[in-house]
Amino acid sequence: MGKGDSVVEERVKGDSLMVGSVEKAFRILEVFTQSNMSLSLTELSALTGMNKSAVQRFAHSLERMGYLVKDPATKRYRLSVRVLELSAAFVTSNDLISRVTPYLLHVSKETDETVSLSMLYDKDIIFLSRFMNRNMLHTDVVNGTRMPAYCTAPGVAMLAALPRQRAVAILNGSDLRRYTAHTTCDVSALIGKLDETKERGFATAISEYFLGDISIAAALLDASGEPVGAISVGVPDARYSPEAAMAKFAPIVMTAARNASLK
Amino acid sequence: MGKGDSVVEERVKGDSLMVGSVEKAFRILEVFTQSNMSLSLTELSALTGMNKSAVQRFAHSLERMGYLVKDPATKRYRLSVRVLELSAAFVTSNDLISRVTPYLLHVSKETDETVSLSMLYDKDIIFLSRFMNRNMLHTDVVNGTRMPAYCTAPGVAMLAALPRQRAVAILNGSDLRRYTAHTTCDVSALIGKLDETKERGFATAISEYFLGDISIAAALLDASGEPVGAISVGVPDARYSPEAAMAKFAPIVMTAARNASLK
DNA sequence: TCTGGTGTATTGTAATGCGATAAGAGTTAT
DNA sequence: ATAACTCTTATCGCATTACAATACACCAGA
Repeated sequence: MGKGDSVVEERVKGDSLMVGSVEKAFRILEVFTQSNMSLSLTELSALTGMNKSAVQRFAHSLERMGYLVKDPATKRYRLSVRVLELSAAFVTSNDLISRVTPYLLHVSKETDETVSLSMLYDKDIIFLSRFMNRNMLHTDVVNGTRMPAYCTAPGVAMLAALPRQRAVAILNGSDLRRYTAHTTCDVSALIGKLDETKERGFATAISEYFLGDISIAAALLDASGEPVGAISVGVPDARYSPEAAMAKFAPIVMTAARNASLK
Repeated sequence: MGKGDSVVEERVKGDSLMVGSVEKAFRILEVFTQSNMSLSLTELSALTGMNKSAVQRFAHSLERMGYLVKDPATKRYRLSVRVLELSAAFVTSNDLISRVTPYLLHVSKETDETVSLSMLYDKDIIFLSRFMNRNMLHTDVVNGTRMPAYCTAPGVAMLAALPRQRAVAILNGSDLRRYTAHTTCDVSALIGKLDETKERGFATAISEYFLGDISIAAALLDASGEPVGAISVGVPDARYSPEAAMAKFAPIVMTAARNASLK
């Protein structure tokens, strides 16, 4: 590599094994989002902070590898279907998914609502599997969608099952943004939620991230009691009061989570 | 980079813009499959053909980027959930998926069988979206699963909608393996299938890839008549004869595909 | 305890990726 | 029409970065 990019330098500093080009390649891929569906070289340069030449080389390389496609007419890049291949490899090799899917299906049929499996990743949750039933709200929440742990039911369920110290560390490290008027953004209030969750065995998020969305979740534990995921049910508040939703779905979610847990 | 790896050299030769490290990084990611769920450094080295040092650096870099995780006990690497983030970005930014999903749901409800949306990628199809209904067979076929176009119903449906010359080029470039006793592996026979498909408006694959699997598909066309995807319905032959399945599902699939097409 | 195998760390070397620059293509404004 | 502008594509000498060999550390089994 040449002189290196300042952002890369900072991230790579002190890690002699880190290959800067890997970071650059993924920095390019990661700026493709729902709002940045297709990007030109100059846009990529602006979004990644990389110079024109680097963007040119890495976008070209990613295209040759099949992970980006370039519209010959507009010269704009997009993500290619091929990125799904990686996710398929993950999904088919993940034993949590294969073990929990039958329980998800059961909950899905029993509730006739949207049922999800999610995991903790850093300070966020990532959805692994979703079964949409009724009028599917939030079609932009799909497998792989990432949301902050602190303001989602599965996130709180998993945090509550974590040793308190680690949970608090995650909360303190989180960017506690107020997504709606109902978002709990205060660390001590959040710790209170963890206590409540631990006590009753399930977590809720009432319009904390999406307005009108009631979500109820319970953590999945591995043999050592560590939370490895969460099962959740989501309903619109138009059809259920928070209390009614809890009364109806919490027992189902908790039972499924207990059965699908290894402890 | 240093002297470079022989395999990379060959692939990169004559492409001054190709960054070898990008190829190496993805070569590592791509060897993680269902049968290679977790891999050690030496296994990675063997599978990728890269030397120990390179594997060490790239696996480390990918771990730092969050796309691999390393078990601290076994020192083995796995794909991380984070690969799903890329697929989520693709899915939410793909307008084919958002446009066709309502039709898929409709077909799913009408048939109560497994319904899929797929796209052509190189000589293969890749599944974009699946709605499993009944007793879901082949749980290892998920979003992102790749299969040869020539022996799958969606593949044949799309090939048939392509200008003949391009379809034949794809067939000739394909590795026409005999997956089951019913796989059509002969180019002229496959061209016959394309004719038949074009005439009747839908494609079938009867136990051509998976034994016992009957699949019926119709192509989705964009405004210029180019196939951009396919809708398919799959049923086990235990419940349907090929004729009964065609009679029942072909009209539904064709209607949905026509309505979801832009031409 | 030794031995074979694997993961980790280090280092001198030069090949590779760098980024400035210029040429080409396409678009809008004048 | 033509000019000015923007963006993409192509080129190239330089030195930073990634290379690969090697040495060390660690573990398991003999």
